Amino acid sequence: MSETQPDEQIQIQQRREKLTALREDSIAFPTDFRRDVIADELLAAYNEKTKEELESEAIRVKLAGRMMTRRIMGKASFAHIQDMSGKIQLYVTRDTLPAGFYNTQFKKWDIGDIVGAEGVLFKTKVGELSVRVDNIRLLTKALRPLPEKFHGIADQEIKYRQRYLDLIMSDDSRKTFVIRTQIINYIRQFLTERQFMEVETPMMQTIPGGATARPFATYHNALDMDLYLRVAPELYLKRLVVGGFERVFEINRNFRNEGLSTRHNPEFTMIEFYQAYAEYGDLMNLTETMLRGIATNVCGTTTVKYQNEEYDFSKPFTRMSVVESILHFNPNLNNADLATKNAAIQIAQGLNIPIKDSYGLGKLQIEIFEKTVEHRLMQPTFITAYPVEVSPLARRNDKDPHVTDRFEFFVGGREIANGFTELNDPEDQADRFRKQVLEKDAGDNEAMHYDEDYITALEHGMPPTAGEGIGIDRLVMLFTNSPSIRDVLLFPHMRPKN
RNA sequence: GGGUUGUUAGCUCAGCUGGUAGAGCACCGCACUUUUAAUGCGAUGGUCGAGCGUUCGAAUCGCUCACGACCCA
Repeated sequence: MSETQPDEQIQIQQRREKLTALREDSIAFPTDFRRDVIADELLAAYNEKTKEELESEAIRVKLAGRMMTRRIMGKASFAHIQDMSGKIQLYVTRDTLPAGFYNTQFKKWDIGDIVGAEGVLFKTKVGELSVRVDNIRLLTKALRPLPEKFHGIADQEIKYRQRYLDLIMSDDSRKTFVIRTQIINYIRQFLTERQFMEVETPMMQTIPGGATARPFATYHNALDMDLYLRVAPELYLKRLVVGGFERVFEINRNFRNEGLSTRHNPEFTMIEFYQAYAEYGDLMNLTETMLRGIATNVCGTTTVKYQNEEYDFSKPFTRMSVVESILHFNPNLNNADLATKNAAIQIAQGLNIPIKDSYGLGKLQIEIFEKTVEHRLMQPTFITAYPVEVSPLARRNDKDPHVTDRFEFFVGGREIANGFTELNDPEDQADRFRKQVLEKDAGDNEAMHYDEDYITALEHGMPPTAGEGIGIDRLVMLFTNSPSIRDVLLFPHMRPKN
């Protein structure tokens, strides 16, 4: 034992010694305690009762949770315990516990320990609903001290790396993840009641398809073959539509081998859904209804506050085409500037957009859109008519063969959703794949592979279908007012320490 | 990838132009039967992110690295 031990080691050692004593006395990690209620249920049921009503009713309760605070005042103490629902105060006195227990047991316990307590509800002088404890047990000894109670954890890194501490300490963080689950549950219910069927499709794919993104590669030993983590489930879900599951959805992880940012995590959650005998306009309407429903049912309002802005989900969402939106936000431009490749190159160069030789008119339009429009789309907005060149899986528009029957949805300057009428013409799809392969061969490692099996599926006939993907993480960011995607991922990707 | 910025006690943070390391909370001891950031008194606790350099002397100045945060691409 060295003379100068770090403070934390001393505290942990003290707690270990207490645990050793517990092991000698009794079962140190008992499992036989059962609670009959949780904190918020008590607050909801009894907080409105008067002191006198509670005294006369003498309601007995059994609670369990982590001891978050404790104020010892001689022969009596107050402590707050926290369970899955919230916190409630315990009033523990020497004389209501078995002889000696208060001094030799309870007062030796530590903040962070998990306890089970039994007693009668009452209200304190200042009116806080509390439990007058007459039986209390230590259920789990915590060997490590909690962070400081008042400021909580300020270091973002600890919040991400030790999320359990963040969840113990921060009501806001807990709430964010509760809302995340509520949003997903809402979407699941919304689609299920519209006859969509939830399915699971491969995470490990031999040909990574469905999005233009760089995949993670892995390897299957027994089959001696390369596999890729999926960048999207799209092509499998559409195979299911070919198979007759005419409305399907999947809520699951995608993996993209790209950089990290406040809006990007290598694994992220998407919902994709496909509806046969529908087109992209139907899905815009469905999306609008669904998002308004999330706002109303999960957040309780159609006015969503995000950072310093307010977004209004009550009004019909704005709809305009890519070209219309460029002209709208660039009043100095006119149709002719976006009508030919040479004109668009001029505009793009003026905006300092790096241009590759392979860019066609459509790609140039999208570059101009992303540079000058995307971040300005604050209120809920659908952008439609995306160029064929950047939409290899979307159906070509019948009137304008340069664009597809596709939309993206934006709010707060961020893309949240992407949907389109699916390309169910196998010959057109094969052509599009071939163009993607040319781009891949030219060095674009985000370009798609040629998926022969998928073409075969389409050749069996896919009914007219519309499909959409929504980024769940970005959606949750919006509805929880979270500035970073890491705030809505329980365990965001972090570089390993050391 | 570029810019800005951070890393000091278990936690939250001070630490000025370089001169022997500070507070609050937590922890330990004493007192206290309605507190709630409990209170009062006392004590313990540090390889100042890592390395190299400048200097008589570095938490402080410089460089490199590690890990974050924010902004930009």
